[in-house]
Amino acid sequence: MGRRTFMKWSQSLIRTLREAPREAEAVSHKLMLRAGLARKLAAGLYTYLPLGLRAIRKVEDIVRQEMNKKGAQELLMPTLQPKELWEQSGRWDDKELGMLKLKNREEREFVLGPTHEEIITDLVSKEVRSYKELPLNLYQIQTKFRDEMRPRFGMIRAREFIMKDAYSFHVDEGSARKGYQDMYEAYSNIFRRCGLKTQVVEADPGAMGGSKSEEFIALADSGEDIIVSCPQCNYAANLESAQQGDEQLRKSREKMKLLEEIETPGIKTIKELEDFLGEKPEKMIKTLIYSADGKTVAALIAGHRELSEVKLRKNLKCENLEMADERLIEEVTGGPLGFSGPVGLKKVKIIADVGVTKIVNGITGANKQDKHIRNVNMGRDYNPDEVADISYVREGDRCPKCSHELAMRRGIEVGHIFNLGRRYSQSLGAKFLNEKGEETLAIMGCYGIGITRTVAAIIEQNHDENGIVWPMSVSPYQVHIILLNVNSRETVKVADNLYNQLTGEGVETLLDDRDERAGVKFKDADLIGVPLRLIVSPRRVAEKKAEIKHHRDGRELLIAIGQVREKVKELIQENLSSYGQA
RNA sequence: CGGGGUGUAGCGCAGUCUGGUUUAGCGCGCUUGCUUCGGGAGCAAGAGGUCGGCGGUUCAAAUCCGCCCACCCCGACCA
Repeated sequence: MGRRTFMKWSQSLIRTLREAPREAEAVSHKLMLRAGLARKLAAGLYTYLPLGLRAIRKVEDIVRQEMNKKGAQELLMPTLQPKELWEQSGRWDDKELGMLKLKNREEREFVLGPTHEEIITDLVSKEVRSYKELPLNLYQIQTKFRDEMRPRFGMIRAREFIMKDAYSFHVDEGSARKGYQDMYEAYSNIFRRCGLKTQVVEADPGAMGGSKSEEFIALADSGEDIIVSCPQCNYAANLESAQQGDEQLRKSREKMKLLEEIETPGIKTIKELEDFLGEKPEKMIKTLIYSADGKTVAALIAGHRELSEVKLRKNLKCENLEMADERLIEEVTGGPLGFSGPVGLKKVKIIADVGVTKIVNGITGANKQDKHIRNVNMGRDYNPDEVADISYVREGDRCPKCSHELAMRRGIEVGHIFNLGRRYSQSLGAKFLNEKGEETLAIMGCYGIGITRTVAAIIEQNHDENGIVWPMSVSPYQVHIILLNVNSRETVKVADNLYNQLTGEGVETLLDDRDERAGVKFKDADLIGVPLRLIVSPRRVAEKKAEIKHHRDGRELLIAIGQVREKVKELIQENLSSYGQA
C-alpha cells in the first residue's frame, strides 16, 4: 500500500496561507495556493510543492493502473520535437495548438511538444512491420507545453501542464473501435477512482483531426466548457457541437407581406435594430460574411442566435475560417459592414441556419448604406445554397433526440478520446503488411488526460468552506496526525509511536508536530483536507486513547491507542473501496 | 489578439480623485521574551517597502502626464 515516506510537518515545506492571493479566482486555484500545493512562477506556470506533487502522483498511479489493465504500455518521448515531422503531418503552421517554437544554435527549428502524434507515429512506422504486431496502445505521462493565448483559472488552464497521452494503432476499423471502447472504460474507471463526477459528451475533433471524439467533462462551476445535456434521454454534447432539436423551430402562420426598404441610419447591430424598430431579434436575419480557405461565404442566422464557427467550419470542410473584413464585405455585397443581407447576394455561397427557414417577413440588411429591408421571405426573396445547423444551442432549446428541454452546465474537460483514422499514419507513413501481404495504413486513436487539471477538478468537486476534502484515493496523505501540545512528553511519545507504526506499515502519514496552538492545527488540517485525522492529545493519552475523525462527514471515533493501527488501516481500505478502488 | 480591471512589506488591504503634515500606514504572517495552550491567543520589543519599471511636469510625486511591463477577468483555442 502507498508511497512510503516520512513526513513531519515541522521539517517539511508545507506552507499554508490564511488568505488567497488576489489573482486567484477559481476555488481550486485559491485552495491549491492556500493549502500549499503549488506556487505561481508566471502566468500559467506553476511549481508543484511537495504536497501538490503527492496528489499529482496519486492521480498518475491510478491512470497507470487503469491503462495497464487495458494492455497499454508506458513509454516516454522527448518534449523537444524537430520541425520536420510536423511539416510531414502538415501541422507545423497549425495555430490551434499554441506551439512554442524555438531554434538551437545551429538554427534548427524545434517545438516544445504540445502533443505527440507525430513522434509516436514516426516511432511506430519504424518499429511495426506486420499486422501480427498490432494492436498497440502506447502512452506516456509527461509535461506538455502550449503557449495558451490566455492561461486561466490556475491549474485548470496552464501553459505547462502534465498530461497522460496515449496512442493506439490498429489493423482495421473493428480493432480501432475496440481500442476506443477500452479507453472509454479505462477513463470511466480512472475518473471514478479519482472521486470525480464526469459526463461524457460528443465533441469536435478540432486540431487533432479524425472522425469521432468524446470528452470527459468534470462538472464544475468554474469550468470553461459549457455542456448541453438532456435530462430525459442520454444526449449530451459540448456546446460547440450540440445539435439543435427541431421542436423549437415552429414557423409562424403570418402571411407574407411585400418587401419594403426602410431607412436605418447608422443602425448596424441586432441590438440597435431591435431598439430602433421595436421588433424582436427573432425576426431578424443576421448575415455574417466569412472567408473560408479563400472562398467567401454568407452565413444566415436568426437575430437572437449565435453562429458556431465550429459547426460552420465542419459544414464547409475548410481549414481556415475568418470573418471577412470591411473591404471584402463591400466587394461581395456592395454595401458596408452592418448592412448585409441575403437578398440579391450573387457572388457568394449562402448557408442558412435551420432556424432561418422559419422566419416569415424577416428583417435584414439591404446591402446599402443605412438601409434594411422588411418582410423578407426565403424562397420568394432569396434562396440559400444550403440549409444547415450552424448556430449554437440556446437556453430553452429542445433535445435533438427526444425533444425534452436541454440543460446547460459548466464543466472542465479532463479527458478526451479520439478516433483519428488514418490521418497521421498516412502523412507519416505508419504502414504494415496485412494477412494478404498488402501494405496497409494503421488506423489510430489518441486519448488524453490532463493530470494537473484533473487534480484541480477534483478540488473543484471536493471542498467545503474551510478547504479541500480529498477523496482517499488521491489525497497527498491518508492520515493526518494532529499532535496537541508538543510540551507534553508523554503525548509526543505516543504520537511519534503511532506515526512510526503507521508509516512502517505503508500508511501515508503526516505528523503535525509543530509547536502551534490547537486552533491553528485544526484550521490547517481543514485546509489541507486529509481524509482521516488522528488527534493525539494529553487529555486522551491519559485515558490511553486517541481520536479518529473523518474529515468528510465529521464522524468521530474514540479508540484505544493499541488499536489505532488496525482501525486506521481498516478505515483506509473502506474509504478506498468506496471510490471503486481495484 | 480585442474588450475591461489591478499593481503600495511574504499575504490581504488603506492612502492616489483634491501633490506637501506620512519619517508611507493597518491587519495577518515573521523574529525575540514572558504568559497562554482542544478550533487561526495576550502583552511587550523588533525585522521587513527603489509605492511595478522608465521618462516627464513641479520648489515638491505613491499621488499629475506619457510610454512600457506584469498579473487578473470576459471573448476566440485546448487536456
